[in-house]
Amino acid sequence: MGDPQHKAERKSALYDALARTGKALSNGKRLELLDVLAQGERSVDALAQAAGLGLTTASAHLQTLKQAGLVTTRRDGVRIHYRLAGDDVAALYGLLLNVAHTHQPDADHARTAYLGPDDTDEVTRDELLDRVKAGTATVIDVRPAEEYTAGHIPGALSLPLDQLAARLAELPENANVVAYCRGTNCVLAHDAVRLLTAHGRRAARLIDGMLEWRLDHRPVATGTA
Amino acid sequence: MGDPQHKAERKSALYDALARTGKALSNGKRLELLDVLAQGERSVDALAQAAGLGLTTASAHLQTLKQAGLVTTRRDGVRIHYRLAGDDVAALYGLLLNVAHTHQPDADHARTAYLGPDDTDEVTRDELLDRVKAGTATVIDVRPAEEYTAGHIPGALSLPLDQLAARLAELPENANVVAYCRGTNCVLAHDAVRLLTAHGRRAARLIDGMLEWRLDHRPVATGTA
DNA sequence: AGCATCCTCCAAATATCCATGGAATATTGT
DNA sequence: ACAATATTCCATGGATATTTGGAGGATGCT
Repeated sequence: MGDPQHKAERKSALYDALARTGKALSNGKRLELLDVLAQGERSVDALAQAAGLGLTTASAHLQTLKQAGLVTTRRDGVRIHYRLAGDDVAALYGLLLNVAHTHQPDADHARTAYLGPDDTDEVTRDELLDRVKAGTATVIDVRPAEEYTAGHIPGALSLPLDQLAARLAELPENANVVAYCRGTNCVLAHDAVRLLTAHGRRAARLIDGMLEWRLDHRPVATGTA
Repeated sequence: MGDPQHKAERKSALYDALARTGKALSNGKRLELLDVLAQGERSVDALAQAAGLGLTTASAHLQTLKQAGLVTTRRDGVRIHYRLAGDDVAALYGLLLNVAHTHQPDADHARTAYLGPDDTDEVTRDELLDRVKAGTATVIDVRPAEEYTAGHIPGALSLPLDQLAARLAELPENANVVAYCRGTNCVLAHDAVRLLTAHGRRAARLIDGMLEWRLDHRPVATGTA
């Protein structure tokens, strides 16, 4: 059945190759990049900004992700767009987040420290769909417009957080607003709900966000409609 | 809405905490340990041997896994048993394997180099269950006996690979054997089928193995029955 | 062609990880 | 209390990662 020496080497080689995928997930900045990429494709420059990285640093991290097969690239003129290599990659990232929050108290503490106090109402995916169908809720997508275009909840209005204060008038005074953003670790919807309630509006937040919505196979619309 | 300085720091802290879970998956030896742990709990000593590691090295890796929350420990007298922290951890590991093999050609090559030529018949989980129900197959579990005890396919016979040659007589001459082992990267079933066919027996191999069987919510029996 | 833009590659400094062996700790049995 | 077993802790050297700045490539525009 073959030389045991070679067999042990090949076993190590196999698991080392598998570990390359794990290595891709072993750095906080790379996870931030994946978090953004889970919303849709982005240029290197945009990704560097989103993750607060130098351009060359971001490029290096993206190379790591690419070699692990988690992302692919597309050239568009002078710029290169990175995107997740498939839905399974988004699922892997989502499951990593779940496992980390379930089994690692530190991660959970770090999240609440980042997202702020748990003072906002939360709405499930089913409740959101029910309210939309009944016409009793106004759903707003507070992510950057680019991410809304790449994929959003049908019927949602694109109202990026940094424009929300200025565009308050677009929301009916008595509207029952439901805000959502990227996912479990996204602060935008929390801040949006706080801003709205501070202005006397009724607002709640979709549980999780677009990543989990998509992984749960809920309907997704694209474009600027 | 808070000091943007602090917010960036907290964001980094959050993703660094999440990355701890990724780091746990970033080393080939740790993945080997998880592979064994996915079959059931094991002592440090047994794990070190299974992964071909020094005792202190294995202990260090297990500490890393523990800090990431992927495994828990149970003390039994003088020895400490490690086990996966939950089914979601097994699912995460399984998904990592899937993603790696799907998107990383190297990993796939490394696997075929390790498992050997693709010369063995493969049986799906449904086919196995059908044949068992019809009584047309003899299912053998070629993992170490300890793993069989921790959980096996109902009706399977424990016949560890290293005893298979000596215990051939226990299998009816004309039996249609289906062998299985740990999972996608486990070589035991491949070797078992090759050994059996070399002895003129009819033998096939269950696709994947016990990990995927369990993740697919198929029935599992425990004990030495 | 010449220039600007976007990105990757390279090299060096710093930080982190890994394997190993010896010491320390915890439990069991005598 | 003492010895034996199983594991963790600690210190160390060597390997690998991360960040940064500058050079080099590719594309598009004029």
